[in-house]
Amino acid sequence: MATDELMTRALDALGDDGPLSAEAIHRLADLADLPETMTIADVAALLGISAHTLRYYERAGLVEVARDGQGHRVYDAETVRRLVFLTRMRLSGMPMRDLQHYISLVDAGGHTVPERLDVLVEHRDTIRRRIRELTLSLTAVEYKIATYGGSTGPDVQDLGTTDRTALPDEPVRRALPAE
Amino acid sequence: MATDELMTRALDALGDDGPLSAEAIHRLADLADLPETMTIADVAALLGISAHTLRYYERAGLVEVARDGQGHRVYDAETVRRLVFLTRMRLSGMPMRDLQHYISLVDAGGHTVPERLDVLVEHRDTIRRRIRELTLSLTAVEYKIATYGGSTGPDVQDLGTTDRTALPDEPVRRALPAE
DNA sequence: GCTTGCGTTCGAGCGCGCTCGAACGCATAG
DNA sequence: CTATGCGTTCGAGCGCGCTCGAACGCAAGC
Repeated sequence: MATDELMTRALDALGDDGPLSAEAIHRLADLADLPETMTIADVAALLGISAHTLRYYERAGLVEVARDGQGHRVYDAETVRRLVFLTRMRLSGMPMRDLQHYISLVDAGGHTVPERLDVLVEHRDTIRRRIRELTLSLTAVEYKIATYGGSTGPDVQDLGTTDRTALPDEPVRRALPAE
Repeated sequence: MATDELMTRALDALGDDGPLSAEAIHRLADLADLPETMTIADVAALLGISAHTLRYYERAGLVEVARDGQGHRVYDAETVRRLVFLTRMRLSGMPMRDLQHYISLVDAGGHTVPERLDVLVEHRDTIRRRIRELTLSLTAVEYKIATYGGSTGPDVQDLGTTDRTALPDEPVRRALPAE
């Protein structure tokens, strides 16, 4: 995904185990001091996505972008802020169609705020669910690594002779490694 | 994804906030009392994926499946255990090609155990990274919900009049909601 | 003996989110 | 005056992981 790079930057900026506060999130893109207008190349660099993708988002109706005398796109700060939001949502796995729905609500006016909140809350729950799923999978993988015999484990040679592609039928009862 | 259903069952089986122990993982599919042989329909039901997908996995070289006199697939317990593993890995986001690599290592014999562990460890780190990414996104979404004004928040009407598609430029300094 | 239900193979199609190429325009630099 | 560099539009293609349809076969049940 084109947005992988952005997430890498975001995580790097935060450090691996910071407090993960809302302030940290807010700092990710300096929304406060955006230039008045930006070119497509500027925006692409800011968001870490390609100019192609930005045009694609526009085609998809997620943003409207003004043009200058040469027909070149001119992104104002408001539009860039919207794109920051959209990119965040994409990063967290929200599909294009949901984003299109959300944006249609935004464009429909203030009376759609409750419905927008519904969308956000639903997406929040989706993210939470996905985190739980991944945590479950992580535990399974860690367990398999542990029973294969890690750097400290003594039973590599035992398991290596049979093809243990599933978790062992009779698991060794011991604690998972701390890390 | 066809495997969504399986994950749903897995999570339901665990409860939402259980200890998430290795034992819990191990219980997900009763690897200990698998029947000696199963039909494609049996395996599909067990794994929560379609027969189509099972044939697809076979075509992709992930498993070899014996046939009976009628040419029907006969899955033995070993193969099913491998498929349980493969399905788990798919659920956690490992791409088909990595699975194909891993399986080629398994089929190459016991001397590839270290390399298999490398693959598993790398995948473990990928899962961990993804969890961190999602946690970051989750915080952002929760923040946005909070500043939009939740069920307890008083500032919906303020924010509703402007199209706040990005996080606000001047964030309200207050704690995120507990839940 | 025909229906039904399950299985088979092969290959095409799909949904998603990009990603890219072609063909072109304008403007500044050398 | 041309070359470069950045932009434009349009539409096709791609990578992934399925997903499905077509056309068929066997075997048990009514």
